Amino acid sequence: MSKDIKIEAITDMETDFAQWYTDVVKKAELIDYSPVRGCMVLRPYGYAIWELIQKELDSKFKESGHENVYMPLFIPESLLQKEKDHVEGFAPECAVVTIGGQEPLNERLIVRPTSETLFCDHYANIIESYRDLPKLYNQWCSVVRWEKNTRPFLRTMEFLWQEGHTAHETAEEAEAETLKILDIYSNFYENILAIPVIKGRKTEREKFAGAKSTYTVESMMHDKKALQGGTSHNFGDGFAKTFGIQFTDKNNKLQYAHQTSWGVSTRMIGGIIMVHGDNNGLVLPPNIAPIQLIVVPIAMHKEGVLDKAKEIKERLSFIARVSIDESDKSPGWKFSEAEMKGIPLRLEIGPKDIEKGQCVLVRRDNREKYTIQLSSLENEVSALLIKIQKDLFAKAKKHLDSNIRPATSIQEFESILNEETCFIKTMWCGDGACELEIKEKTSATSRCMPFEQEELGDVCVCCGKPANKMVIWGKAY
RNA sequence: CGGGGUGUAGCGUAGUUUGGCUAGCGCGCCUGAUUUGGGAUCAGGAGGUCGCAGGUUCAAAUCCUGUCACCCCGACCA
Repeated sequence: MSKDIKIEAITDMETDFAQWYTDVVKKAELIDYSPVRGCMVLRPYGYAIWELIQKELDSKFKESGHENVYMPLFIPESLLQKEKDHVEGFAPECAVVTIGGQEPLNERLIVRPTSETLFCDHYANIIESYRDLPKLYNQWCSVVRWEKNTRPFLRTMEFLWQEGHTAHETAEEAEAETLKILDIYSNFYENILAIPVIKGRKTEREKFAGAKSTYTVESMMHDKKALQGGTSHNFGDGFAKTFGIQFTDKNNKLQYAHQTSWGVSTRMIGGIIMVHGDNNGLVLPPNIAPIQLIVVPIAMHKEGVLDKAKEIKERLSFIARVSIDESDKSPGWKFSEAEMKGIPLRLEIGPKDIEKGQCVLVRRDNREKYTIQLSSLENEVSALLIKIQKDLFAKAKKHLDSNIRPATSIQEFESILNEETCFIKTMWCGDGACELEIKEKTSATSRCMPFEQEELGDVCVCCGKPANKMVIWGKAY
């Protein structure tokens, strides 16, 4: 078998990106389809990635003073209906329980699509004084949304996520919290997932149902479509007024609390796949890889090989997440399997190496091979893992930066997108009508108004009226 | 919810147009032997309610009716 032969089981990205994605998700053993439409079985390898995501983010939340709680799965229908915009946003995609045991329920129960209303109800009960604030709560759970069209990780009917819900004394504190979380998200994306993001604010049309403002981190997939990576919402005191979350301030005046909410989900794993993956399968950034290095013993049956491989695994387990493949498959099979699973480094050790006191390291991302003296193994492995993490980010960053095109007219906008999928940046007047027109004409939606603005002109790309906001547009998952 | 597609062993499929003997093949799986630096070889073996229900027929994977499920593309959304 020649080196150039692709793993047949995976469709080329260039041939059919959607099929490639499905193949990778299955072949890397991240998930299995389940008997329930639109729901997936998270297999050990896929769940291990989620556990690493949880561990990392959870520690960041706790460092910044947040506490974990757990709210019920069910929301009484009347509670969900309290906030008008919120219920309009979520009602069409709710699963509803109407029967308990054998009896029809007096009040229907909504399976949570998100838990704002439960947190609000609880906050109304426990917040009385400014001394009770801020409340900085987070929960890890799953939520259900009755999606029409589902895809593993990107859009499932039930998905795992974290949702943070906070209550503050002042509008300023709530805004600061919203932005602080957005920074946690963007740092996580860039430093851990090696995915560059554009930070910005959502337009009125795209913001969360019931929020005053929504901030987002947007990323670009390999096919140059957009993936909303995480959102952080400032609710102002809107929900507090609806749910009666009031406290007595230092001046003995009754005030409404200011709230935020924010979340990221298993969708991030879809992002990792679509940003870093290639035609040989998954490519995982070392910082999020459940296995960072896999040892493949060569000619395992030969005296001493397996022992040496195990010894190396032991040594390296102090500096990395290491695994060893001692199955009786052929080495070639093991190489391909390790590549499909996106393991950042592969270490080959065989009789010839042992004689010379060396081993072979191979990078997953670019397949570069290194012959390494066993004496300096720890240093080399540490350095390579750091290098791979950096290189993956740099590659993705270049992809993002080189695929954002400016447009100054709707005609130009359309013709660019007819040529290729990419992000478009334009000036925009702020009118939702223009946003809708662009969507209808190009199927691109506003991704965000980036914090880092540029002066591309002074008129709206759509209507030609004065404009002072730059918006990033793109076709989104 | 609209458009398209697919259901035959764990996976991928042939056979369906034109009904006919024991439903064929590849991968995978199990046993044994030889192998091992890019998905090894040979020998033997196990595995099937042909999505489901009804109908036509001497005979149905194949024809008819109904139904269910899943996938892809839209609209909606993390």
